[in-house]
Amino acid sequence: MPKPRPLRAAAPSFQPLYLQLRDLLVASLEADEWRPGEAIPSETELASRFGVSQGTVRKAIAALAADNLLVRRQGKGTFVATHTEEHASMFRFLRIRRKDGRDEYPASRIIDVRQGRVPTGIARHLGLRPGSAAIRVRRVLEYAGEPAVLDEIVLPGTLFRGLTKAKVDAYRGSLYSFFETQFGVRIVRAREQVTAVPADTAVAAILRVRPGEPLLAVDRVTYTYGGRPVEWRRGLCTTRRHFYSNELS
Amino acid sequence: MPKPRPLRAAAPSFQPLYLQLRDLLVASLEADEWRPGEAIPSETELASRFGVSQGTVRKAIAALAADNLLVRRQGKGTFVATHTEEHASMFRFLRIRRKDGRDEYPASRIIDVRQGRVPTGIARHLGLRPGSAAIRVRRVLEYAGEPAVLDEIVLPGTLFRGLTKAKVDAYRGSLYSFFETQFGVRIVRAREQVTAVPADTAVAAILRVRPGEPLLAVDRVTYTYGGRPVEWRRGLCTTRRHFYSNELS
DNA sequence: CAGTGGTCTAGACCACATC
DNA sequence: ATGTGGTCTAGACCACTGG
Repeated sequence: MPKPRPLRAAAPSFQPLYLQLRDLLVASLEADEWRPGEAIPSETELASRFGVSQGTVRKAIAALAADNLLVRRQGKGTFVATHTEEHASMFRFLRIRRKDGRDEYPASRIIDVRQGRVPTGIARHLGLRPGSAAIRVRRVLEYAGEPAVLDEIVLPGTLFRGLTKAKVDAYRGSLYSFFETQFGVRIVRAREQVTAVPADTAVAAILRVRPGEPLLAVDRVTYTYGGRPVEWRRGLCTTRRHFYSNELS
Repeated sequence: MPKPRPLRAAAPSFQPLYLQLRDLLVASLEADEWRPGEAIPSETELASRFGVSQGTVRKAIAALAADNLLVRRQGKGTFVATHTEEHASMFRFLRIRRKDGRDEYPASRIIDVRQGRVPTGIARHLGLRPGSAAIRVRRVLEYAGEPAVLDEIVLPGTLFRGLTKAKVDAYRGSLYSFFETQFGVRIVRAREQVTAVPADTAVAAILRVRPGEPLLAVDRVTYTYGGRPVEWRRGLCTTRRHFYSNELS
């Protein structure tokens, strides 16, 4: 005898049960019901809680795991994805690789952090009103002491209130780990647009290249749950010893 | 009562049934049992043929559909992926987009096709012996009549015997569609490495930019079933009106 | 209408992790 | 030994497609 299906009944649309459940789980993640790194309830627990079968829970979780929102570990449980212990997928949001193949994680050196207003043009990408408060971070990524990338990062002031150079400098770990633990902002997705530009004199000095030398300009908009943009950045990257890598399928 | 499981019995390793089945299906694809664009047998047919349940067939097919080897269409069947009718996913292997957002498909103009020996350095990427026969194709991609990308393409002579400029020129459709229909070479995956380089005078003339202007250099190795490389190419791309786009998650 | 893939269920068993 | 996710099965029903 089939069980009653409260999820289906509550939603007039024709969305499959497991997708409705997925959206409910995302809502729970947004509501901080389970924190990054923690285990969510077991499949059987969720099945009984939502009144669906374990197979339906499994499909919902599989969809979220495919989007890197959850991580499944056999025998242990299903965990909320986190940027703080990502030594496995360290290069999920870093597509810059060394040509010689020696891929240690780069060091990040903060140049400055400034409060101000969001630049016009960037406001649109972040869904902000022109003139809104914003924080601008500039930093350099260094591989084995050699500067490779100059990042300029623009953040909405409302989400990152209280971000200072001292705090970033004090933090050990990636920038997105910093966002997650210190501001509760969880990065889940990004879109990048890459162009080639000449180095101006200021950038050339920082990256130790000749002025005019071609650089990759990697423009990125980063999103949290629900496709809400939370970061804009431009990375200027020398490709003397590095390249931007991508897999197509 | 559980059925006998011949697949499991035949394989001493501890690979799940659906992965074994997936590999068998890939073998059938390689053996040309089903051609690109054709439908493969229905789930129930495959289930009875291999002595597994429909659910197991479903998981195997889902894995292949996730890798873009098969395409599922509800109510119609499961089809072998093809490059010849890909107006839906036209940009699967083309990451160059127009900055103004008007994304028609570019025209391809062949410059020349030459028989010769594989350049050292590229031989390694293609898994070829140094000095092997190779075919070199140069072409320009034009958006609305304006040249944007200069491609240099190196192909193993053994796989593409008989490829001439006349044949490419006569073909209507994408290059990978040409490979698929004329040579039975099916592209399924690629790896790209992007750097920034200055335009030399010859390239600058073709792309109508100033010599020394920064270009994207997109180096690509393309693979068929089983991870066998079948194409090397370098695309030089002006980013005045275009960019290289990528999604991270 | 029949045939296809898509969803959902229920239950069994397996492999892994931990105690 | 227990609990977790992973696999596999069998069957029912739904949604889409096309004759």
